[in-house]
Amino acid sequence: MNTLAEENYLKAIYKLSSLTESVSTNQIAAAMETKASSVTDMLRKLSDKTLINYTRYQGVSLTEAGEKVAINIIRKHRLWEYFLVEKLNFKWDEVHDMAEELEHISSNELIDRLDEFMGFPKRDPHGDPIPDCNGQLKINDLKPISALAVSAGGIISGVRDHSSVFLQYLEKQGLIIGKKITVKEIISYDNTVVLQMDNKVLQISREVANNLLIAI
Amino acid sequence: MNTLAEENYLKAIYKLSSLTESVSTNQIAAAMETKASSVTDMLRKLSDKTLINYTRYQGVSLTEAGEKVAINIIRKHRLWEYFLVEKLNFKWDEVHDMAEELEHISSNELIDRLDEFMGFPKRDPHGDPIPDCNGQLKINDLKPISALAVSAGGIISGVRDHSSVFLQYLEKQGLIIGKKITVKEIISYDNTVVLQMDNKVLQISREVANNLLIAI
DNA sequence: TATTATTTTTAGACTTGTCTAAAAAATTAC
DNA sequence: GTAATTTTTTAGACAAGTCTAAAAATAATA
Repeated sequence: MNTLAEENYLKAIYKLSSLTESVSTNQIAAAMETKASSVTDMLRKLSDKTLINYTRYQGVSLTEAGEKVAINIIRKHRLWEYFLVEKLNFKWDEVHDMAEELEHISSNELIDRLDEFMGFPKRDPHGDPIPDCNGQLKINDLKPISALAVSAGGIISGVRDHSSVFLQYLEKQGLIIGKKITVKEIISYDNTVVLQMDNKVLQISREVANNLLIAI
Repeated sequence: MNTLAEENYLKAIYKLSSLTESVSTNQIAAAMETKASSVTDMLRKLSDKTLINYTRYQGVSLTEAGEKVAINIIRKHRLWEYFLVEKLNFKWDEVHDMAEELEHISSNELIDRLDEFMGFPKRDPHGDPIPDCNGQLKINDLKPISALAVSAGGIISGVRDHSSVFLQYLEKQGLIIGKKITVKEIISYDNTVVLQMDNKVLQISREVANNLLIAI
């Protein structure tokens, strides 16, 4: 099996891979809040275990085996988040750190039973899709509010920023998953988005509009 | 906070302390399947953190702080075992290794919510008492079947041996928690105990009788 | 294209937790 | 009460994962 550190590197590489094909040492170091030299050491180790494709100075990508491990960790993370929110009544901004620990519990039998216990949920509390027990991951079909034109709208279905400050802000504004919104106006000066929601009108910054996702 | 290794040592010392007042280096080494020299190193570390009372060659005992940590780990272990059996339908001989990992999840808020979610259970699936959130642990009021005289009886309420071989054997014999048994005879040759249970008569060895606990 | 700047890797060191082998203390035996 | 045995500790080493500082490779620039 893989160590905790290895699992965290694989997860980070997986997430960065959705942005760029090949991931650089510095990107990984930044994502993991560590030094580039530490990353290099670990890359050699992961390469020896054939979990990544790596040649010096050329960046890395996950092998099929590495991706499988990464997706499994993400599956665990999201299922535990769902459990914490739906069964233990935590708020969506409180669960990240706990799930970060729980995702490393090794038993797959445990996570499959948990999945079943909760009725095979499709998305976690932040709207991220939950991979099934075969590693099948629903393709992301959400887009940011900032991509909408005036008079377009949709159902709030996810977030791109998972930080608790952001989630708490959304909660305070009532911008929670399931709410229907419509874009009334986009102020050209700074791209502030004016939204209609539940007979209320509210303004969100370009930044917020970029990180708040709706189903099309 | 404490490392995983530290937590496991504290737990081992706690368990050994129920047998003897002061715990020896070799006892700990045996319990943890490690070498005495490794234990000595860790004892100095735990002593520096004032989690144990330790003077060279004199054996160790937990300080109040150390006992608090140990009981908290045991609380977590037993609550997770209860969850795995009662909510995820695992069998009582399958849950130990998973609970061994889950007991190190740090959040106390999480474990308190889990406790509440399950209705504040008093005993884990093996009959061991679950400490409450203040570290209060019900005193053990169970005794082995081997301590009963002929014609005495009681309700099967716990086990002393948690190994899966033993638990599977009990399950196969129908000797599960909640069953009422009566001692019909004790064969003097080898102390085999003859039991009456549900209109059935069965024999168990002295060894088994020693590890199967009943409420008085 | 030669030079500068950036990125990545190497070299060497530190920490945690483990080990083996040897020394020191405590215990048991005669 | 000394000698033999057992237990415990020390000394020194190793693997994993991290770090700093310096070297090497790549990319950017003039």
